[in-house]
Order: sequence, then structure tokens, then C-alpha cells
Amino acid sequence: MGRGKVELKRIENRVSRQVTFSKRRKGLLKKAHELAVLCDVDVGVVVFSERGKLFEYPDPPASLTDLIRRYEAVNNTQLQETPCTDHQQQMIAEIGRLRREYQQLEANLMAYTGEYLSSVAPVDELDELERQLEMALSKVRARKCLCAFPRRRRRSSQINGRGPHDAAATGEEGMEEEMAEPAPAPSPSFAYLLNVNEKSAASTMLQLWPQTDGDDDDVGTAGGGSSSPPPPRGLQLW
Amino acid sequence: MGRGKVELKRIENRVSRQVTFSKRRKGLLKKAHELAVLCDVDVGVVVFSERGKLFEYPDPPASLTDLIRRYEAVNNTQLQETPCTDHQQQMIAEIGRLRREYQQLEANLMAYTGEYLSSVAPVDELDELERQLEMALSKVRARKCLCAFPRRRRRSSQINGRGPHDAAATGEEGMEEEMAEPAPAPSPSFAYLLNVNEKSAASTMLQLWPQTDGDDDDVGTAGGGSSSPPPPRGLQLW
DNA sequence: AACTATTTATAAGA
DNA sequence: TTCTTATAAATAGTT
Repeated sequence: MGRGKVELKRIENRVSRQVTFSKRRKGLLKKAHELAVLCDVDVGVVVFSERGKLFEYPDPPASLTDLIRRYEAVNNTQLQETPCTDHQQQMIAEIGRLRREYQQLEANLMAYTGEYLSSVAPVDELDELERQLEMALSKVRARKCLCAFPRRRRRSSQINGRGPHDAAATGEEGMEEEMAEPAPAPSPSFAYLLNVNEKSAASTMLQLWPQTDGDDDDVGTAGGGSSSPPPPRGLQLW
Repeated sequence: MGRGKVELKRIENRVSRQVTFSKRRKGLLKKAHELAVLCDVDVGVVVFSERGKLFEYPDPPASLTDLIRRYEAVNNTQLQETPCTDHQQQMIAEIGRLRREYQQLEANLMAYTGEYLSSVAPVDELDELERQLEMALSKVRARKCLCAFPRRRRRSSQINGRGPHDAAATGEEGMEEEMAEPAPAPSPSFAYLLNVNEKSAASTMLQLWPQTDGDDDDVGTAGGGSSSPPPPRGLQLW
């Protein structure tokens, strides 16, 4: 790609090598990102320049560390079967998935609040969003009316338990249920481990609306494990 | 590169995603190799397929491990210090935290859409929500105005202008099970615009929008991960 | 850092 | 999966 074909061998000219390094490194990281996004997979890249400077993907290397652990887990598994590595891998994968999903949901919400509108949003998409917002508004107003006449309150106009979790309709859902008490000692069972004690959710007060204030921090989650949840801001629902 | 331009967004079609993964992974590894040789630098790449299969560069991963050590050294991150138990606990905590945050964020979104309004929501909160929605609406409309002037772009509106939440509102609407996508936009909502992956919800997650494409095999997590949806707690909205 | 001429990578399709 | 082909991208050499 370029004015001339290039032999796959070290570029002797120092300047050329440096320039090419800069260009191709950028290209490589871009490719890595594209692969990760398009194919929804985990990709990690590290590049050390001749002077030892590090370049990496993913950019906030939060998950790169996890990726490395996963890589090591794979190798360890091959070398010596460690009981936990298997679960470790699954958990790492789960963490990655959760992070991606969280970000997507966040972006979704941002859009809904109008805080972030894609710069390329076609008009018809905006129409759709507008329509949805209007509908939401009308629902809220309708509810306000109901509140105005407290006496009419009924158990709930429950739309058929259409809770968020019901959505996974297709899954026939195992009946495992296995609601163990928030037993202190976590079983090594992966399944159990993922059964997060929902009651603890309260500890992570959810910020309801993204407020105007900016600053985030995040990061540092990977290596050290759980980072403290962001301080609650804005309107909290519970 | 190819017959058509591709936007940087998860490829929803399973087969296409697989094929693309295969091609691009190969391309990425090749690029990594070229960069390493041409510029005489150290490059490491790890790619985990959706099923968890590992692909890496350098091929004989002999030096990749060294690279990782080097990476760790740079980041002053000591991995593998404790075999697993310790780290495992951290991961468990992380998973729990992520899931809680996800659920809260989701509840947030649902409240915003008006799909999930607490039966006991105090009026002042409803006022606040109404205000937020009005603000969002005004932002969207402002954007529409901006879009209207630069050009009169106007695509045919959605085939089935059904928003994702409408389905829930009506309380039924089976899953779309892999309908033969007649043509172009399978996007059932503005989510498409936001680069939100509508289909990535893990088996353990709730899905936000009705799915339009049935892919994803992803076993492994299904059984263990799926904890039964916890009933909404606290100030429940609906 | 910009700018092209070319080489590569690849999206589609078979 | 592999091959083919039309195109989009990356980038080598130049300015």
C-alpha cells in the first residue's frame, strides 16, 4: 500500500523506520479496535517502540489487564489444570461482557435524555426518539393525574410483569432458582457466584439522571478489583 | 475495504460476524507481524473469539509471555501474585458491582421511557421526571431543526415504526425470531443511531429491545449465569 | 504534517 | 471455508 511494494524486512533507514512505525502502529491499533467492535470480541495489543515506549489497546487499558489474566489462565490451564482457572476465565469474560453492555446502556440513556445525540442522527431516527419521548411524557402525566386522585389507586396497572427481566422470553429459564441465603461463604460454584445478592444493590445507589456535572474517574477497576461505585448524584430513585 | 463501507458497529448477523472475524483476525495478526518486522519492535496481540478461543501474536507465544511481563512492569501491576482465590474474590465482587450498576442504569432508562413508573412514586418525582423529559424533548426537537436546514434529508420512515418499548407497553409481542430481514434497517429504534448494540444482552442480562436477529450461541454462561430475575425492590416503579 | 499513487485488506457473492 | 472481484483503506514515497 503505497507508492511501492515493501519487503518484509527491517527498514534500515532510521527515519523511515520511525515514520513507518508511527503510521503502522496507528493502523494496527485501529484495526484492533475495529475487530473488537465489529465482531464483539476481546482484543488486546501491546506495542513497544524501540525506545521502550508502550502503546496499547484497549486504550484505557482497564480491560487489557483482564485480558492478560485470561491469556495466562489459558496457558496455565494447558500446563497444569488449576481448579479455578476455568471459572476465572468465565468470570473474566463475564466482566468484559458486563462492561460493554453497561456502556451501551449508558449511551442509550444519554441519548434518551438528549445529552448525547449522535451527530449523524438521521431525521427519521430523531422523529422516532421524539415520538418515544412524547409517549413517555404522556405516561408520566397520566400517572400524575392518577396521583391527584389517590383514592382511585389500585394495586397496580401492572402491565403483566413486563419487568426488565422478563424480556428474555425465549429462554425457558432453568428452575434452578436456588435462592440461597446471602450465605457468608461463597461457594466455589460459578453459578452460585454469579447469583449476586440483590439486596446489596442498595449499596450502589444509582444515580438516576446523568447530571450536568461532568468529571468521571472510573478506571482502576481491573487490577485492583472492584472500584468504589460512583457517588450518587442527581435524582435517585431508590 | 470491500464492496461496501462498513460502519463501526457490532455486526449483528452471526454468519457475517464470524466470517469477518476470521478475515480481520488474520489481517490483524499479519499487520502485527509486519509492524514487528519492519520496525523492529516488539508487538503482542491476543484475540479471544466469542467462544473463548485464543489467537495470538507472536505465533509461538514464547515471547508473548515476556511481553506481558514487560507490560506489567511498565504498569507496575503485579499479576499472578496470588494464584487465584484472591483475585477470584475480586472478580466476584466486580461482577456483582457491574450487574447492580447495570440493573440500576436499566431501571433508570425504563423510568425515563415511562415504561416503568412506580406505583408509589411521589408527585414531586414525577414532576422532576416530567421536567427531564420535556428537556430531552426540546433537545431532540432542536436537533431536528438543525438537521432540517442543512439539507432536507428524509428517508422513508421506519417500516414498522414500533419503538422498543411499545412492545412492552402492549404487554405482548412475541420475539421476532430471526425474521428474514427484508432489506436494510433492522433497527427497531433509535438505538441503532446511538451505536447501541441491541442484541448483546448476555444470557444473564435483560434485553432491552425486542431482538431482530437470532444469533449468538454463547453457551457456557447460559446455565450458570442466569439467575432468576430478582423482583424489583425498593421504590419500585410499576 | 499533507498529499497521492499504489498496494492491501476485505465485504459481498458464489 | 475458500475463491473471486469490486471497493474501501492503509500507507510508501514525496512535498
